[in-house]
Amino acid sequence: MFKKVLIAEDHEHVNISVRKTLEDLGTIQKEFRYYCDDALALLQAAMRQEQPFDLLITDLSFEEDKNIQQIAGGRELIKAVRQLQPSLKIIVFSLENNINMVDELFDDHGIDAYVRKARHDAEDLRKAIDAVSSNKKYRSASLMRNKRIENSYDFKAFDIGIIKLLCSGMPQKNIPGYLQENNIKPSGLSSVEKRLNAIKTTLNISSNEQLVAYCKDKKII
Amino acid sequence: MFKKVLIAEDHEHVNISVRKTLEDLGTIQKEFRYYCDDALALLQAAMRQEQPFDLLITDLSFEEDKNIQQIAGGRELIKAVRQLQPSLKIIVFSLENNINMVDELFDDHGIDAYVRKARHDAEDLRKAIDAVSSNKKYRSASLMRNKRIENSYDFKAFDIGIIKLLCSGMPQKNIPGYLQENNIKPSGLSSVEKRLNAIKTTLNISSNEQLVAYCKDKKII
DNA sequence: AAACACTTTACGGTTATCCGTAATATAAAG
DNA sequence: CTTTATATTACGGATAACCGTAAAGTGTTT
Repeated sequence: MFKKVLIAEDHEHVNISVRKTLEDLGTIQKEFRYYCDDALALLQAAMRQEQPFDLLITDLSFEEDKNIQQIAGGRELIKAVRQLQPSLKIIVFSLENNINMVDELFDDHGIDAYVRKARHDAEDLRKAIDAVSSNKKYRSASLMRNKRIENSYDFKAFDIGIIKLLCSGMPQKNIPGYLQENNIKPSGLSSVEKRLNAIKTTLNISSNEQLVAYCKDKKII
Repeated sequence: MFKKVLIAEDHEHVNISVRKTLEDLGTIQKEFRYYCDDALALLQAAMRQEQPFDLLITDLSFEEDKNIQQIAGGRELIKAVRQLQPSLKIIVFSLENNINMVDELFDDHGIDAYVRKARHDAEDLRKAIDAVSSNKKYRSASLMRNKRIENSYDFKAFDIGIIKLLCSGMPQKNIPGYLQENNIKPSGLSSVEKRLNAIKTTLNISSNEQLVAYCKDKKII
Protein backbone atom coordinates (compact mmCIF):
# COMPACT_ATOMS: atom_id res chain seq x y z
CA MET A 1 0.00 0.00 0.00
CA PHE A 2 1.04 3.61 -0.41
CA LYS A 3 3.14 5.25 2.21
CA LYS A 4 3.36 8.87 1.19
CA VAL A 5 0.32 10.41 -0.40
CA LEU A 6 -0.54 13.94 -1.50
CA ILE A 7 -4.11 15.17 -1.87
CA ALA A 8 -4.76 18.19 -4.08
CA GLU A 9 -8.34 19.30 -3.62
CA ASP A 10 -9.76 22.73 -2.94
CA HIS A 11 -13.00 21.67 -1.27
CA GLU A 12 -12.33 21.39 2.40
CA HIS A 13 -14.99 18.76 3.04
CA VAL A 14 -13.78 16.43 0.33
CA ASN A 15 -10.25 16.93 1.47
CA ILE A 16 -11.19 15.90 4.99
CA SER A 17 -12.92 12.71 4.02
CA VAL A 18 -10.30 11.60 1.53
CA ARG A 19 -7.81 11.92 4.34
CA LYS A 20 -10.05 9.75 6.45
CA THR A 21 -10.24 7.12 3.74
CA LEU A 22 -6.46 7.03 3.61
CA GLU A 23 -6.26 6.66 7.35
CA ASP A 24 -8.56 3.67 7.14
CA LEU A 25 -6.24 2.16 4.57
CA GLY A 26 -3.26 2.66 6.81
CA THR A 27 -1.40 5.35 4.95
CA ILE A 28 1.23 6.73 7.26
CA GLN A 29 2.21 10.00 5.69
CA LYS A 30 -0.42 12.05 3.97
CA GLU A 31 -0.29 15.68 2.96
CA PHE A 32 -3.02 17.86 1.54
CA ARG A 33 -2.98 21.10 -0.35
CA TYR A 34 -5.82 23.36 -1.37
CA TYR A 35 -3.98 24.93 -4.30
CA CYS A 36 -2.24 23.39 -7.29
CA ASP A 37 0.87 25.52 -6.94
CA ASP A 38 1.30 24.42 -3.35
CA ALA A 39 0.82 20.81 -4.35
CA LEU A 40 3.50 20.96 -7.03
CA ALA A 41 5.88 22.78 -4.72
CA LEU A 42 5.51 20.06 -2.15
CA LEU A 43 6.18 17.34 -4.71
CA GLN A 44 9.32 19.20 -5.82
CA ALA A 45 10.54 19.60 -2.27
CA ALA A 46 10.01 15.90 -1.60
CA MET A 47 12.03 15.04 -4.70
CA ARG A 48 14.88 17.27 -3.60
CA GLN A 49 14.97 15.60 -0.24
CA GLU A 50 14.89 12.24 -1.96
CA GLN A 51 11.72 11.27 -0.17
CA PRO A 52 9.32 11.43 -3.06
CA PHE A 53 5.59 10.86 -2.84
CA ASP A 54 4.26 7.65 -4.29
CA LEU A 55 0.65 8.71 -4.91
CA LEU A 56 -1.15 11.89 -5.90
CA ILE A 57 -4.90 12.19 -5.57
CA THR A 58 -6.14 15.30 -7.33
CA ASP A 59 -9.32 17.08 -8.33
CA LEU A 60 -9.64 18.61 -11.78
CA SER A 61 -11.35 21.92 -11.19
CA PHE A 62 -9.99 24.36 -8.66
CA GLU A 63 -11.90 27.53 -8.04
CA GLU A 64 -10.09 30.78 -8.60
CA ASP A 65 -9.78 33.18 -5.73
CA LYS A 66 -7.53 36.04 -4.69
CA ASN A 67 -4.63 33.60 -4.46
CA ILE A 68 -3.48 33.81 -8.03
CA GLN A 69 -2.12 30.49 -9.22
CA GLN A 70 0.39 29.55 -11.87
CA ILE A 71 -1.28 26.20 -12.28
CA ALA A 72 -4.96 26.70 -12.87
CA GLY A 73 -6.36 23.21 -12.53
CA GLY A 74 -5.85 19.50 -12.16
CA ARG A 75 -5.05 18.89 -15.79
CA GLU A 76 -2.17 21.38 -15.75
CA LEU A 77 -0.99 20.01 -12.44
CA ILE A 78 -0.86 16.51 -13.84
CA LYS A 79 1.08 17.73 -16.85
CA ALA A 80 3.65 19.41 -14.64
CA VAL A 81 3.88 16.40 -12.36
CA ARG A 82 4.51 14.05 -15.25
CA GLN A 83 7.59 16.05 -16.17
CA LEU A 84 8.84 16.22 -12.63
CA GLN A 85 8.23 12.66 -11.50
CA PRO A 86 6.99 10.34 -14.26
CA SER A 87 6.76 7.36 -11.96
CA LEU A 88 4.27 8.99 -9.56
CA LYS A 89 0.91 7.26 -9.45
CA ILE A 90 -1.97 9.61 -10.08
CA ILE A 91 -5.62 9.17 -9.17
CA VAL A 92 -8.02 11.81 -10.43
CA PHE A 93 -11.03 12.38 -8.21
CA SER A 94 -13.52 14.71 -9.81
CA LEU A 95 -17.14 15.47 -10.57
CA GLU A 96 -16.43 15.42 -14.27
CA ASN A 97 -18.64 12.92 -16.03
CA ASN A 98 -17.46 13.29 -19.58
CA ILE A 99 -16.03 10.09 -20.97
CA ASN A 100 -13.99 11.86 -23.62
CA MET A 101 -12.24 14.01 -21.08
CA VAL A 102 -11.48 11.01 -18.92
CA ASP A 103 -10.14 9.03 -21.85
CA GLU A 104 -7.84 11.91 -22.66
CA LEU A 105 -6.51 11.89 -19.11
CA PHE A 106 -5.61 8.23 -19.41
CA ASP A 107 -4.25 8.38 -22.93
CA ASP A 108 -2.39 11.69 -22.99
CA HIS A 109 -1.52 12.25 -19.36
CA GLY A 110 -1.02 8.71 -18.21
CA ILE A 111 -3.15 8.83 -15.10
CA ASP A 112 -3.63 5.60 -13.21
CA ALA A 113 -7.22 5.89 -12.07
CA TYR A 114 -10.29 8.02 -12.44
CA VAL A 115 -12.82 8.13 -9.61
CA ARG A 116 -15.96 10.10 -10.12
CA LYS A 117 -17.42 12.02 -7.22
CA ALA A 118 -20.76 10.31 -6.93
CA ARG A 119 -22.88 8.19 -4.71
CA HIS A 120 -20.42 5.52 -3.65
CA ASP A 121 -17.27 7.51 -4.13
CA ALA A 122 -15.63 6.57 -0.84
CA GLU A 123 -15.82 2.90 -1.63
CA ASP A 124 -14.90 3.67 -5.21
CA LEU A 125 -11.80 5.53 -4.17
CA ARG A 126 -10.70 2.65 -1.96
CA LYS A 127 -11.03 0.28 -4.90
CA ALA A 128 -9.03 2.65 -7.06
CA ILE A 129 -6.22 2.88 -4.52
CA ASP A 130 -6.20 -0.89 -4.26
CA ALA A 131 -5.99 -1.33 -8.00
CA VAL A 132 -3.32 1.31 -8.51
CA SER A 133 -1.18 -0.13 -5.73
CA SER A 134 -1.04 -3.35 -7.74
CA ASN A 135 -0.10 -1.38 -10.85
CA LYS A 136 -3.50 -1.65 -12.41
CA LYS A 137 -5.56 1.06 -14.02
CA TYR A 138 -9.00 1.86 -12.63
CA ARG A 139 -12.02 3.87 -13.64
CA SER A 140 -15.37 4.33 -11.95
CA ALA A 141 -18.09 2.04 -13.14
CA SER A 142 -20.60 4.87 -13.01
CA LEU A 143 -18.77 6.58 -15.86
CA MET A 144 -19.50 3.87 -18.35
CA ARG A 145 -23.21 3.80 -17.78
CA ASN A 146 -23.74 7.31 -19.03
CA LYS A 147 -22.81 7.37 -22.63
CA ARG A 148 -25.30 4.76 -23.66
CA ILE A 149 -28.34 6.95 -23.01
CA GLU A 150 -26.88 9.72 -25.05
CA ASN A 151 -28.08 12.21 -27.66
CA SER A 152 -29.82 10.75 -30.61
CA TYR A 153 -27.86 13.29 -32.62
CA ASP A 154 -24.09 13.20 -32.71
CA PHE A 155 -22.98 16.82 -32.50
CA LYS A 156 -19.83 17.57 -34.45
CA ALA A 157 -17.45 20.42 -33.76
CA PHE A 158 -19.01 22.27 -36.68
CA ASP A 159 -22.50 21.99 -35.24
CA ILE A 160 -21.39 23.14 -31.85
CA GLY A 161 -19.52 26.00 -33.46
CA ILE A 162 -22.50 27.44 -35.23
CA ILE A 163 -24.79 26.97 -32.25
CA LYS A 164 -22.28 28.81 -30.12
CA LEU A 165 -22.27 31.63 -32.63
CA LEU A 166 -26.05 31.80 -32.40
CA CYS A 167 -25.74 31.93 -28.63
CA SER A 168 -23.35 34.82 -28.93
CA GLY A 169 -26.04 36.78 -30.74
CA MET A 170 -24.73 36.47 -34.27
CA PRO A 171 -27.54 36.38 -36.82
CA GLN A 172 -27.60 33.31 -39.01
CA LYS A 173 -26.82 35.26 -42.14
CA ASN A 174 -23.54 36.52 -40.70
CA ILE A 175 -22.26 33.09 -39.84
CA PRO A 176 -20.85 32.34 -43.31
CA GLY A 177 -18.64 35.43 -43.09
CA TYR A 178 -17.28 34.30 -39.76
CA LEU A 179 -16.66 30.77 -40.98
CA GLN A 180 -14.73 32.04 -43.99
CA GLU A 181 -12.57 34.32 -41.90
CA ASN A 182 -11.67 31.38 -39.71
CA ASN A 183 -11.18 28.96 -42.58
CA ILE A 184 -13.90 26.65 -41.45
CA LYS A 185 -15.50 24.60 -44.17
CA PRO A 186 -18.19 24.47 -45.28
CA SER A 187 -18.98 28.13 -44.94
CA GLY A 188 -22.01 28.70 -47.14
CA LEU A 189 -25.24 29.97 -45.68
CA SER A 190 -27.06 27.05 -47.22
CA SER A 191 -24.74 24.65 -45.47
CA VAL A 192 -25.39 26.30 -42.15
CA GLU A 193 -29.12 26.20 -42.74
CA LYS A 194 -28.96 22.61 -43.88
CA ARG A 195 -27.02 21.51 -40.87
CA LEU A 196 -29.28 23.27 -38.43
CA ASN A 197 -32.19 21.73 -40.20
CA ALA A 198 -30.75 18.25 -39.99
CA ILE A 199 -30.21 18.62 -36.26
CA LYS A 200 -33.67 19.98 -35.68
CA THR A 201 -35.35 17.29 -37.74
CA THR A 202 -33.46 14.52 -35.98
CA LEU A 203 -34.21 15.85 -32.53
CA ASN A 204 -37.75 16.89 -33.39
CA ILE A 205 -36.99 20.50 -32.60
CA SER A 206 -38.70 23.33 -34.40
CA SER A 207 -36.88 26.56 -33.63
CA ASN A 208 -33.39 27.80 -32.97
CA GLU A 209 -34.49 28.94 -29.53
CA GLN A 210 -35.57 25.42 -28.68
CA LEU A 211 -32.30 24.05 -30.04
CA VAL A 212 -30.26 26.38 -27.85
CA ALA A 213 -32.33 25.40 -24.83
CA TYR A 214 -31.79 21.73 -25.65
CA CYS A 215 -28.04 22.13 -26.00
CA LYS A 216 -27.80 24.08 -22.77
CA ASP A 217 -29.80 21.48 -20.90
CA LYS A 218 -27.68 18.64 -22.22
CA LYS A 219 -24.53 20.65 -21.59
CA ILE A 220 -23.53 20.25 -25.22
CA ILE A 221 -22.49 23.88 -25.16
CA MET B 1 -26.68 23.50 19.57
CA PHE B 2 -28.60 20.89 17.61
CA LYS B 3 -29.23 17.50 19.07
CA LYS B 4 -30.82 15.50 16.30
CA VAL B 5 -29.60 16.14 12.80
CA LEU B 6 -30.32 14.51 9.47
CA ILE B 7 -27.96 14.68 6.52
CA ALA B 8 -29.36 14.07 3.05
CA GLU B 9 -26.49 13.80 0.61
CA ASP B 10 -25.77 11.22 -2.05
CA HIS B 11 -22.01 11.65 -2.27
CA GLU B 12 -20.46 9.34 0.24
CA HIS B 13 -17.37 11.44 0.80
CA VAL B 14 -19.28 14.60 1.53
CA ASN B 15 -21.61 12.68 3.76
CA ILE B 16 -18.68 11.35 5.76
CA SER B 17 -17.09 14.70 6.37
CA VAL B 18 -20.30 16.51 7.22
CA ARG B 19 -20.82 13.86 9.85
CA LYS B 20 -17.35 14.58 11.14
CA THR B 21 -18.08 18.30 11.32
CA LEU B 22 -21.17 17.56 13.37
CA GLU B 23 -19.16 15.36 15.69
CA ASP B 24 -16.73 18.20 16.26
CA LEU B 25 -19.66 20.40 17.16
CA GLY B 26 -20.93 17.88 19.68
CA THR B 27 -24.09 16.72 17.95
CA ILE B 28 -25.26 13.62 19.72
CA GLN B 29 -27.66 12.04 17.31
CA LYS B 30 -26.95 12.27 13.62
CA GLU B 31 -28.46 10.29 10.83
CA PHE B 32 -27.55 10.26 7.18
CA ARG B 33 -29.39 9.15 4.11
CA TYR B 34 -28.22 8.81 0.54
CA TYR B 35 -31.68 9.15 -1.01
CA CYS B 36 -34.35 11.81 -0.62
CA ASP B 37 -37.15 9.31 -0.12
CA ASP B 38 -35.27 7.68 2.73
CA ALA B 39 -34.61 11.05 4.28
CA LEU B 40 -38.26 12.05 4.23
CA ALA B 41 -39.34 8.68 5.57
CA LEU B 42 -36.98 9.07 8.49
CA LEU B 43 -38.29 12.56 9.27
CA GLN B 44 -41.83 11.20 9.19
CA ALA B 45 -40.96 8.32 11.48
CA ALA B 46 -39.30 10.68 13.92
CA MET B 47 -42.42 12.85 13.95
CA ARG B 48 -44.63 9.85 14.65
CA GLN B 49 -42.46 8.86 17.57
CA GLU B 50 -42.57 12.44 18.80
CA GLN B 51 -38.82 12.70 18.62
CA PRO B 52 -38.52 15.02 15.65
CA PHE B 53 -35.27 16.15 14.13
CA ASP B 54 -34.26 19.73 14.70
CA LEU B 55 -31.96 20.18 11.74
CA LEU B 56 -31.79 18.96 8.15
CA ILE B 57 -28.67 19.41 6.08
CA THR B 58 -29.37 18.60 2.45
CA ASP B 59 -27.80 18.71 -0.96
CA LEU B 60 -29.79 19.91 -3.96
CA SER B 61 -28.88 17.52 -6.72
CA PHE B 62 -29.13 13.80 -6.23
CA GLU B 63 -28.02 11.56 -9.01
CA GLU B 64 -30.53 9.15 -10.41
CA ASP B 65 -29.78 5.47 -10.30
CA LYS B 66 -31.66 2.20 -10.38
CA ASN B 67 -33.28 3.12 -7.07
CA ILE B 68 -36.23 5.03 -8.48
CA GLN B 69 -37.18 7.89 -6.18
CA GLN B 70 -40.45 9.70 -5.59
CA ILE B 71 -38.54 12.79 -4.54
CA ALA B 72 -36.03 13.65 -7.19
CA GLY B 73 -33.92 16.29 -5.51
CA GLY B 74 -33.25 18.62 -2.64
CA ARG B 75 -35.76 21.21 -3.74
CA GLU B 76 -38.61 18.72 -3.75
CA LEU B 77 -37.42 17.28 -0.47
CA ILE B 78 -37.49 20.70 1.14
CA LYS B 79 -40.97 21.32 -0.19
CA ALA B 80 -42.21 18.07 1.30
CA VAL B 81 -40.44 18.71 4.58
CA ARG B 82 -41.96 22.15 4.92
CA GLN B 83 -45.41 20.57 4.83
CA LEU B 84 -44.50 17.86 7.26
CA GLN B 85 -42.57 19.84 9.83
CA PRO B 86 -42.56 23.60 9.20
CA SER B 87 -40.41 24.32 12.22
CA LEU B 88 -37.47 22.16 11.07
CA LYS B 89 -34.33 24.14 10.42
CA ILE B 90 -32.91 23.52 6.98
CA ILE B 91 -29.39 24.09 5.76
CA VAL B 92 -28.76 23.58 2.07
CA PHE B 93 -25.26 22.43 1.21
CA SER B 94 -24.68 22.37 -2.50
CA LEU B 95 -22.36 23.15 -5.37
CA GLU B 96 -24.95 25.45 -6.89
CA ASN B 97 -23.57 28.92 -7.34
CA ASN B 98 -26.56 30.69 -8.79
CA ILE B 99 -27.89 33.57 -6.79
CA ASN B 100 -31.39 33.39 -8.26
CA MET B 101 -31.79 29.79 -7.27
CA VAL B 102 -30.53 30.45 -3.78
CA ASP B 103 -32.78 33.46 -3.35
CA GLU B 104 -35.72 31.33 -4.38
CA LEU B 105 -34.81 28.76 -1.74
CA PHE B 106 -34.85 31.40 0.95
CA ASP B 107 -37.92 33.25 -0.26
CA ASP B 108 -40.20 30.46 -1.40
CA HIS B 109 -39.03 27.49 0.63
CA GLY B 110 -37.94 29.22 3.82
CA ILE B 111 -34.56 27.61 4.18
CA ASP B 112 -32.38 28.84 7.02
CA ALA B 113 -28.94 28.74 5.47
CA TYR B 114 -27.16 28.15 2.22
CA VAL B 115 -23.61 26.83 2.26
CA ARG B 116 -21.83 26.48 -1.00
CA LYS B 117 -19.51 23.55 -1.54
CA ALA B 118 -16.27 25.38 -2.13
CA ARG B 119 -12.83 25.98 -0.76
CA HIS B 120 -13.62 26.65 2.88
CA ASP B 121 -16.86 24.78 3.07
CA ALA B 122 -16.15 22.95 6.30
CA GLU B 123 -15.58 26.16 8.19
CA ASP B 124 -18.46 27.70 6.31
CA LEU B 125 -20.81 24.94 7.36
CA ARG B 126 -19.80 25.34 10.97
CA LYS B 127 -20.62 29.04 10.79
CA ALA B 128 -23.97 28.27 9.23
CA ILE B 129 -24.87 25.78 11.94
CA ASP B 130 -23.87 28.34 14.55
CA ALA B 131 -25.99 31.04 12.98
CA VAL B 132 -29.03 28.84 12.45
CA SER B 133 -28.88 27.57 16.01
CA SER B 134 -29.37 31.16 17.14
CA ASN B 135 -32.29 31.53 14.75
CA LYS B 136 -30.34 33.55 12.23
CA LYS B 137 -30.21 33.10 8.49
CA TYR B 138 -26.88 32.41 6.84
CA ARG B 139 -25.49 32.31 3.36
CA SER B 140 -21.96 31.68 2.14
CA ALA B 141 -19.85 34.75 1.63
CA SER B 142 -18.57 33.34 -1.65
CA LEU B 143 -22.07 33.60 -3.03
CA MET B 144 -22.30 37.29 -2.39
CA ARG B 145 -19.38 38.01 -4.61
CA ASN B 146 -21.46 37.03 -7.59
CA LYS B 147 -24.42 39.17 -6.74
CA ARG B 148 -22.84 42.38 -7.87
CA ILE B 149 -22.33 41.17 -11.41
CA GLU B 150 -25.91 39.99 -11.58
CA ASN B 151 -28.89 40.59 -13.82
CA SER B 152 -29.48 44.14 -14.68
CA TYR B 153 -32.93 43.08 -15.74
CA ASP B 154 -35.59 41.94 -13.31
CA PHE B 155 -37.40 39.06 -14.97
CA LYS B 156 -41.13 38.91 -14.24
CA ALA B 157 -43.31 35.83 -14.43
CA PHE B 158 -44.60 37.07 -17.77
CA ASP B 159 -41.11 37.35 -19.23
CA ILE B 160 -40.16 33.92 -18.03
CA GLY B 161 -43.40 32.56 -19.42
CA ILE B 162 -42.82 33.73 -22.95
CA ILE B 163 -39.18 32.71 -22.93
CA LYS B 164 -40.22 29.24 -21.81
CA LEU B 165 -42.66 29.10 -24.69
CA LEU B 166 -39.85 29.99 -27.07
CA CYS B 167 -37.77 27.23 -25.52
CA SER B 168 -40.57 24.78 -26.12
CA GLY B 169 -40.39 25.55 -29.82
CA MET B 170 -43.44 27.76 -30.15
CA PRO B 171 -42.98 30.43 -32.79
CA GLN B 172 -43.35 33.99 -31.57
CA LYS B 173 -46.46 34.59 -33.61
CA ASN B 174 -48.31 31.77 -31.86
CA ILE B 175 -47.62 33.07 -28.40
CA PRO B 176 -50.56 35.52 -28.34
CA GLY B 177 -52.97 32.65 -28.95
CA TYR B 178 -51.53 30.68 -26.10
CA LEU B 179 -51.62 33.66 -23.76
CA GLN B 180 -55.28 34.31 -24.57
CA GLU B 181 -56.25 30.70 -23.98
CA ASN B 182 -54.61 30.86 -20.58
CA ASN B 183 -55.99 34.29 -19.70
CA ILE B 184 -52.61 35.87 -19.41
CA LYS B 185 -52.54 39.57 -20.07
CA PRO B 186 -51.26 41.27 -22.06
CA SER B 187 -51.62 38.86 -24.92
CA GLY B 188 -51.01 40.92 -28.04
CA LEU B 189 -48.18 40.05 -30.35
CA SER B 190 -46.93 43.61 -30.06
CA SER B 191 -46.76 43.28 -26.32
CA VAL B 192 -44.74 40.10 -26.60
CA GLU B 193 -42.39 41.72 -29.07
CA LYS B 194 -42.10 44.82 -26.98
CA ARG B 195 -41.26 42.89 -23.86
CA LEU B 196 -38.66 40.75 -25.56
CA ASN B 197 -37.20 43.90 -26.99
CA ALA B 198 -37.02 45.61 -23.63
CA ILE B 199 -35.19 42.65 -22.13
CA LYS B 200 -32.77 42.41 -25.00
CA THR B 201 -32.03 46.11 -25.01
CA THR B 202 -31.41 46.17 -21.28
CA LEU B 203 -29.12 43.16 -21.35
CA ASN B 204 -27.45 44.14 -24.60
CA ILE B 205 -28.62 40.98 -26.27
CA SER B 206 -29.40 40.86 -29.95
CA SER B 207 -31.23 37.64 -30.72
CA ASN B 208 -33.72 35.27 -29.14
CA GLU B 209 -31.13 32.53 -29.28
CA GLN B 210 -28.74 34.59 -27.23
CA LEU B 211 -31.50 35.41 -24.79
CA VAL B 212 -32.34 31.76 -24.28
CA ALA B 213 -28.66 30.97 -23.76
CA TYR B 214 -28.41 33.79 -21.24
CA CYS B 215 -31.45 32.62 -19.30
CA LYS B 216 -30.22 29.04 -19.24
CA ASP B 217 -26.79 30.09 -18.03
CA LYS B 218 -28.25 32.23 -15.26
CA LYS B 219 -30.77 29.52 -14.50
CA ILE B 220 -33.61 31.96 -14.90
CA ILE B 221 -35.45 29.20 -16.70
C1' DA C 1 -10.37 12.73 -69.52
C1' DA C 2 -15.20 11.42 -68.77
C1' DA C 3 -18.76 9.63 -65.83
C1' DC C 4 -20.46 9.32 -61.43
C1' DA C 5 -21.73 10.17 -56.65
C1' DC C 6 -21.64 13.42 -53.25
C1' DT C 7 -20.96 17.91 -51.01
C1' DT C 8 -21.35 22.64 -51.06
C1' DT C 9 -23.24 26.89 -52.70
C1' DA C 10 -26.53 30.00 -55.11
C1' DC C 11 -31.07 31.52 -55.93
C1' DG C 12 -35.94 32.74 -55.14
C1' DG C 13 -40.46 32.54 -53.20
C1' DT C 14 -42.85 32.21 -48.78
C1' DT C 15 -43.25 33.09 -44.08
C1' DA C 16 -41.73 35.06 -39.68
C1' DT C 17 -39.46 38.47 -37.20
C1' DC C 18 -38.05 43.23 -36.37
C1' DC C 19 -39.23 47.83 -35.48
C1' DG C 20 -41.37 52.19 -35.80
C1' DT C 21 -45.86 54.50 -35.74
C1' DA C 22 -50.55 55.08 -34.92
C1' DA C 23 -54.89 53.70 -32.95
C1' DT C 24 -57.40 51.89 -29.14
C1' DA C 25 -58.20 50.43 -24.46
C1' DT C 26 -57.61 50.95 -19.56
C1' DA C 27 -56.85 53.41 -15.37
C1' DA C 28 -56.17 57.36 -12.52
C1' DA C 29 -57.01 62.23 -11.60
C1' DG C 30 -59.51 66.48 -11.90
C1' DC D 1 -68.12 62.79 -17.06
C1' DT D 2 -63.93 64.63 -19.08
C1' DT D 3 -59.01 64.88 -19.12
C1' DT D 4 -54.72 62.86 -18.96
C1' DA D 5 -51.39 59.37 -18.64
C1' DT D 6 -50.17 54.82 -19.51
C1' DA D 7 -50.69 50.27 -21.30
C1' DT D 8 -52.06 47.49 -24.98
C1' DT D 9 -52.98 46.37 -29.61
C1' DA D 10 -53.09 46.96 -34.71
C1' DC D 11 -50.77 47.92 -38.82
C1' DG D 12 -47.15 47.96 -42.39
C1' DG D 13 -42.68 48.14 -44.48
C1' DA D 14 -37.95 46.29 -44.10
C1' DT D 15 -35.16 42.51 -42.99
C1' DA D 16 -34.10 37.79 -41.84
C1' DA D 17 -35.18 33.05 -41.59
C1' DC D 18 -37.17 28.99 -43.85
C1' DC D 19 -37.26 25.68 -47.49
C1' DG D 20 -37.18 23.59 -51.86
C1' DT D 21 -34.61 23.38 -56.14
C1' DA D 22 -30.94 24.09 -59.24
C1' DA D 23 -26.15 24.98 -60.11
C1' DA D 24 -21.33 24.55 -59.12
C1' DG D 25 -17.63 22.28 -56.95
C1' DT D 26 -14.99 18.05 -55.24
C1' DG D 27 -13.23 13.60 -55.30
C1' DT D 28 -13.28 8.81 -57.03
C1' DT D 29 -13.56 5.33 -60.44
C1' DT D 30 -12.94 3.65 -64.90
